[in-house]
Amino acid sequence: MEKSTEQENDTLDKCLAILRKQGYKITPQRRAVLAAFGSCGRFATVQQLLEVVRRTQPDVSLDTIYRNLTLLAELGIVHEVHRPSGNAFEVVAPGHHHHHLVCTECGKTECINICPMNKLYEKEADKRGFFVTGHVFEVYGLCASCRSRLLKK
Amino acid sequence: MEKSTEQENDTLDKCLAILRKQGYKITPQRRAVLAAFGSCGRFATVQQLLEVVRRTQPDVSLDTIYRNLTLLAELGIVHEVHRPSGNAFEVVAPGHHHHHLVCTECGKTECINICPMNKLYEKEADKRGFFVTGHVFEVYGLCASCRSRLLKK
DNA sequence: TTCCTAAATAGTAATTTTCTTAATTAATAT
DNA sequence: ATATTAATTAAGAAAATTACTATTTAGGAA
Repeated sequence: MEKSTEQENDTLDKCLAILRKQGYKITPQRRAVLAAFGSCGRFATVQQLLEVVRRTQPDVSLDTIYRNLTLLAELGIVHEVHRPSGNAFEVVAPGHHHHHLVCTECGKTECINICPMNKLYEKEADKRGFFVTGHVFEVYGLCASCRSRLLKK
Repeated sequence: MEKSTEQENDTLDKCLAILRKQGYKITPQRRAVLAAFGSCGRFATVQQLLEVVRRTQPDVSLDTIYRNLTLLAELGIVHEVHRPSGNAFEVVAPGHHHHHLVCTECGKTECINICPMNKLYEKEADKRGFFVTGHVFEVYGLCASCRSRLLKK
């Protein structure tokens, strides 16, 4: 049985608070999905989350995982990362918004702490009457080791 | 029967040239996928492309559409747009790289002619030994009409 | 506490996307 | 032209994702 760190419980509480504030219900399934991230490393796939959640709640449906991930992503609580081996999700602590460099060969994922969604783009959106609610920015390429393995020939 | 404009043929030829230069084969199916964009408006879905391609080549498999779209996207010939009603693809003429504002309500899609993939990000990638090959940037929100319909309450 | 209601869920079905394999075919050299 | 080879393909199976419907339940009100 995994032990949950204080840090993890803290993150969980903050996420639940966001849900509550926005009027969403705190169901055992929803709580379990959030808690499951603690047992999946930084990035969790849908299948990993399903497996972990079912340890405590065997009847949870796959749809519930997807539905909750979609909601959590809309609220900015989790981020989706598109990797060659399939998609994964990570919990984003409030105020730590960031983006990713993804290696298309091995799937290695690193954070970039600069965000393109600055005034320039918001102004561009405003000009057209768009009300911005979110954005996706991901950079693809070869990580250092795949680069030297594949390109030095 | 759709007539193809000179402009379309020109675009098609340029796309084929890119494929040839990179050593990819010009199969009838591949040519048909590219040509099909001419009959699908600016944005084409996988199903629309399949339907158009099958008018001339009834045995083309769905997998072929997907496989070629993946390749064309890797080469920067087409761009994928993630919309609430499903994904769509558009042909990007060389030198006209751009990004999109997507309305999450109605799916309306507009171009933004500024790209975040500037020196700043390349430098960030370089620092970590990453070799950048591509990127995704999409902005989501509500278009002018959905905005006034939904938010003015 | 009990009741009410909209939200959320399980279970299932449908759809979309990816993978596997054997056969076909375009491009190149002969 | 013909043969060779590696890329591409069709077909079917598998995996991932989304949609549908009847039922359950969290959270607020009485």
